[in-house]
Amino acid sequence: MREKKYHHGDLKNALIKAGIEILSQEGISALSLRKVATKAGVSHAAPYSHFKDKQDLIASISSEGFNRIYEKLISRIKDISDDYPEIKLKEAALAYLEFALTDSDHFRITFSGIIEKDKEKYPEYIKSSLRCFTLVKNLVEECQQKGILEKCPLDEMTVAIWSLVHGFVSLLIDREFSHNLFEKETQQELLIKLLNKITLKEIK
Amino acid sequence: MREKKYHHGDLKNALIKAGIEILSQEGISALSLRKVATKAGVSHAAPYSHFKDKQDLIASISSEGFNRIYEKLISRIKDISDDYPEIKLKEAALAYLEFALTDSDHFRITFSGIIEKDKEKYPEYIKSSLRCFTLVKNLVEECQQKGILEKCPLDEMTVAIWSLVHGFVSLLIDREFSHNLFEKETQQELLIKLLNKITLKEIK
DNA sequence: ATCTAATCTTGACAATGTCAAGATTTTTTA
DNA sequence: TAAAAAATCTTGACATTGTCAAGATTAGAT
Repeated sequence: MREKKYHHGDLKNALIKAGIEILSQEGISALSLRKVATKAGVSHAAPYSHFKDKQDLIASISSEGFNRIYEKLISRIKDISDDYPEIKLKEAALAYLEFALTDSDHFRITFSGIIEKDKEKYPEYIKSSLRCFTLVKNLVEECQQKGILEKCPLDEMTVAIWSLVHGFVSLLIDREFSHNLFEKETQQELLIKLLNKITLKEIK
Repeated sequence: MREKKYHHGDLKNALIKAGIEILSQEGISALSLRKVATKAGVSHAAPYSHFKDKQDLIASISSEGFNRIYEKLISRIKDISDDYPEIKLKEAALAYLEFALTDSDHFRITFSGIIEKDKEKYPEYIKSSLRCFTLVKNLVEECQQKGILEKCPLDEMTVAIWSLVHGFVSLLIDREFSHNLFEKETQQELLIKLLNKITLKEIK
């Protein structure tokens, strides 16, 4: 009777996964608790055994967002030599852009799905986001040591790099840049040009 | 009978204003059509005489968001001499930050309240956002002409500046920066430091 | 084997977005 | 100026959704 057992087995993760699927297929406005439950094959109130409320599920989906960004960055830079930290930085930025373009609603909910004031209630979320920030920080530190980036307080430069990339990507997926701008160049090329406005040596 | 007339007179704007008030007092999650209607003193379905649906009201609230940002920037830089475009740029960035911090939910909904795909349906929104972009572009152009910013394609540098400021401000109101970071310096000071990573001459 | 806690279902309720029908007011037109 | 048309607003209804309470079922501990 493996097909019809009462317990799901791993419903919590199934719900998170179902939510992320809905985000990618139908967008944020279609993300309802009941639809997530149906997609996971359980009744409409089943999620309440694993999540306090909808906000709690969104917190988990957001944490998973940071985890996926982290994994994507790691797998993109893991084979790059430490001799070229600027290439790591470039590839990390491109991976960030790629995630935002591919999973735009997941990206969006990851950054503003949780009410700012309630963030302390979700330690797992804070942990996931901090891990991403630390990863970027390490990249920036490498770049500073090899003269790619100016030597200023590490947190300061990290915030500069992250803000530039995050701002560009956010404005891009929100379509704040006119369509006819940047006809010829791709979004990837433009992002690298922006990065080069901060770096001391050119990233190609 | 001025007190009890059937027609409101300017209900459309009253609804937009009521919506913005709710955003500032109770946040995005509390923004419902019915509450907006009640706040404006009309019945729950009255908004449908002026807006196609909730999304349409949000589009108007978002347009007004860009208008307020525009006005805020203008009034902040209008008295600054053309001899100091870097000060204009600095004050504009600070005004942007101030709006985001003061009206964070209005800021948030302005940038991602409208479904990206549907943006073409709201020409008023596009017009308002373009006006802001153009304002920033003019500032950037002045800075390039006076040697404050590198001379590259204007749109490219505008996107760089806007992305940096917007990214920082967005991450800030989403509390993505750890609390204990940047204890000593204010957010304003930090923003200026970030800008200085792009400018050729130091902005103080 | 029994007890306890975890997990899931069913049923209910209030809030919300939306529409249809109709009332009231304003504007147009003849 | 009077009738017709359009705009504005209300009331009532319905489906969707978040949430909770009560109870059924299962898993794990004693």
